[in-house]
Amino acid sequence: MAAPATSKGEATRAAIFGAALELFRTHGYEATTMRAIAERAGVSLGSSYHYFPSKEHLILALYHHLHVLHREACAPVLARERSLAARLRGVLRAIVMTCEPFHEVSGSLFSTVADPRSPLNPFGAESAAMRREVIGLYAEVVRGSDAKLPAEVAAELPRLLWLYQMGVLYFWIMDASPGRLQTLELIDETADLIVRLVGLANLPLLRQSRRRALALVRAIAGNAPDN
Amino acid sequence: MAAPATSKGEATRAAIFGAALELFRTHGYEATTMRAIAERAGVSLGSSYHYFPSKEHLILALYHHLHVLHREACAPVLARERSLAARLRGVLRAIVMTCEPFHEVSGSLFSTVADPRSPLNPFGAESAAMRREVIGLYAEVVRGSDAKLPAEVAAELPRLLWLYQMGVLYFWIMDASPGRLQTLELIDETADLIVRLVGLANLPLLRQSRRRALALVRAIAGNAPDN
DNA sequence: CACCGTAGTCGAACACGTTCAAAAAGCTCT
DNA sequence: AGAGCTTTTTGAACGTGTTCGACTACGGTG
Repeated sequence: MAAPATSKGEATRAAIFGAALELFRTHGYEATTMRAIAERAGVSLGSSYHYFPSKEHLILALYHHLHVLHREACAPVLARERSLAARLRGVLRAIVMTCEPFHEVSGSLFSTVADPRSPLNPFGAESAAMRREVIGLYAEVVRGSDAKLPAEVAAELPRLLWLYQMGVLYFWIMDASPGRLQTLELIDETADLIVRLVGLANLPLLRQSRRRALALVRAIAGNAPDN
Repeated sequence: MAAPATSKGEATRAAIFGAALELFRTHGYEATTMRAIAERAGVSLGSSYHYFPSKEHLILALYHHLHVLHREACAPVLARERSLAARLRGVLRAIVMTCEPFHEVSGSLFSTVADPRSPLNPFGAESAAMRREVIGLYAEVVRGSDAKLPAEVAAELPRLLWLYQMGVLYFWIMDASPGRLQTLELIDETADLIVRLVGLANLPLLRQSRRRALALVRAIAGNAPDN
């Protein structure tokens, strides 16, 4: 895609990305034209396409940018909290707050990323590295908690939490409530609910469901583009 | 939106939709241009926009089309089966099979529709009528079953099943397995799991979770664009 | 120093979705 | 039949994302 070879190219790329970031935030994604980005970055229209093959690839850059911010925002929570519910809630709140400045843009981001044919698709082969990293974050959420989980649950839970996070993020994207309060409420309630259900999955009555659910997750994950 | 007042207008509208249907199926959504649709329908480019305000609105028409087919495919299942699990499984299998001819296109369709800014967004105001109808289908799934459900569960379950259906459909879109077998397995397993969980939600241990979950669903649904 | 290849830059052009004002056709009265 | 209205149809624009071939700048090599 875009791999600047010189320091000058690096600077140009950064200028374009910075201009896009600013314009996306202030005017939204669709209202921002590639011409406006190029003009603000002080380069020609064609140059932008030398570094970013498409307007969507600017979103990918934003995606990576946000992931770094998110990890930083999560660190203190994971260092402080020990209960699974608190860790989960903290991580989800962190991601929602990290993304908040780009809430308006996020719709376009999502619809771009959700396309199965897009290389940016979270389930696709090309984003395997990214996916592993995010799932790894939830593995850390589980591992660092004081929750006593059966091994087979602990093994699959991170992947399921990653799925859960995507659901929450889609809700957040659609959330028009002031201060995104609805999303925060959703996070609090569902994080609690999940932890409670996971805890109860040890009951004899739920054992069989748990076994079958885990088998399903394993079967599907096994067919995924990678582990 | 598009409301032909004369029979001639009706015919023109049908011609445009038919052309779009055929081209979408054979060439995909993005590769199909409005000019190609107009040409195949034997009308001018401008005329297409008289009946469909945008290219996306052709997708909306496709949705209506598929929904009618889906309801027809569901009817025998709903007339025959009485158990909740069998009804749910049958309805989901029907929708997957109804949509099968458009599987290759469905990716771009989905990513278009998933955008919160799109008027076609399933959660948006413009698709409220459609949404109510689909939820109504799941209300029928619940109502016609022999499952004994508490009133408050029966009230919210259709909406949750509608959400569940969208999840299944997204899985189906991503499903590259031969004959879409993975999706069928997912349907069988999850439908069973859901029915089992709903049944167990009466246990004293799960009562409180059930109450809180239902309260959350009600709170969120209450803030939706319509009922 | 002269040469050359590569990274970077440019702007004109293309195809697309969409808009619009005006023409054409159809309908309903008198 | 004609007048006045609505519905339908048209084709030429416009702005957008994207492509492309040509140009420039620079760093290493003989």
